[in-house]
Amino acid sequence: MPLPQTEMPGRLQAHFADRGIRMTQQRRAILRVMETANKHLDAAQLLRRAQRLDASVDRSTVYRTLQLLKRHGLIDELDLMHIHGEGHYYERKLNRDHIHMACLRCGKITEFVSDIFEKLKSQVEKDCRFRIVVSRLEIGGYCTTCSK
Amino acid sequence: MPLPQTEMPGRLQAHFADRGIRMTQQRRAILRVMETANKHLDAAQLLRRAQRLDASVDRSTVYRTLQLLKRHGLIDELDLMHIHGEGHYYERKLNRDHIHMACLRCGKITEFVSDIFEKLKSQVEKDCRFRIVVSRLEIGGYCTTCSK
DNA sequence: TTTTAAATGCGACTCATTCGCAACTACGGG
DNA sequence: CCCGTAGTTGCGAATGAGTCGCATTTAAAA
Repeated sequence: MPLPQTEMPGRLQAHFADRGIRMTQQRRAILRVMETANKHLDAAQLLRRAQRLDASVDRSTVYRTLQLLKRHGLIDELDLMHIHGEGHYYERKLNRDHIHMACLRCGKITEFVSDIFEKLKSQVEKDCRFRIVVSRLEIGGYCTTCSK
Repeated sequence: MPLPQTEMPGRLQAHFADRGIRMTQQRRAILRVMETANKHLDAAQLLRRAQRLDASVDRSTVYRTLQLLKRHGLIDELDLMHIHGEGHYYERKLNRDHIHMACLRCGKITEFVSDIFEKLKSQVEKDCRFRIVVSRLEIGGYCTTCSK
């Protein structure tokens, strides 16, 4: 039985192999971090984690690899409403798009999958005759506990 | 008969007066630019236009005024999928939220108002018990002409 | 007016990201 | 299995957006 919502571990590396993209020590480290990350990482966090697997990984390589992953549609880039500065966050693209909610008070990030979101995207593709490649819905507000 | 979809011109200045926010030469220039802009402006463009009305306007004042406008919920901050660099774009918040579509080939920005989007936000507020303050849906892809 | 808290300009600073280039390396063909 | 080479890397410098501290100016309340 295959995993339902997520791709298999190691899948990013497999993608690279399939498309004939050269695999290096440094990329292996970076991809492994992306594959096993339990939360949204920014470039600096990704760098630190990748360096624990291969100390030679450099900041520019992280940025270059992120560009590569973006170009191939393998990751999503998020702002998380700029709650912690101007940088970006990254996560591997899974099967289902999801909405990101950021609590403006406690900073908690919540994800939410919705059929209505899917319907909305279909409507855009149809009514606007716009071919969607990537979409990002971010919401800022107050989570349940902080609303009180 | 009031204007249906947009706020009245001069409305940003009125908001400032209502809330007892101090009005200065420089803010007047910046607000006027925001009120009359025909497209999404980034901070640098806003600065240049404001300086045409009041040459003394400084970059920091533009950024400080943008922060003020954001804090008061009078403008929306957009990335437009980072089609032109890492900066942000701004537009005055009108009555209806709308989706921004950015063509990855020609760079055209299209706006789209959708009831389904409203329904989606209601769903998030209800199902996630999340109090929405600000939301941003940006879509990257190919517009009708560039799809061919 | 006078007073004063708020706002400004200026320049220096931070921070995320990009770039140029010489050195290194993955990997297909011999 | 090694070689050649195009692709990749590390390094350090550069860029660009946005922020900050501080002395000066100013809006507007008294």
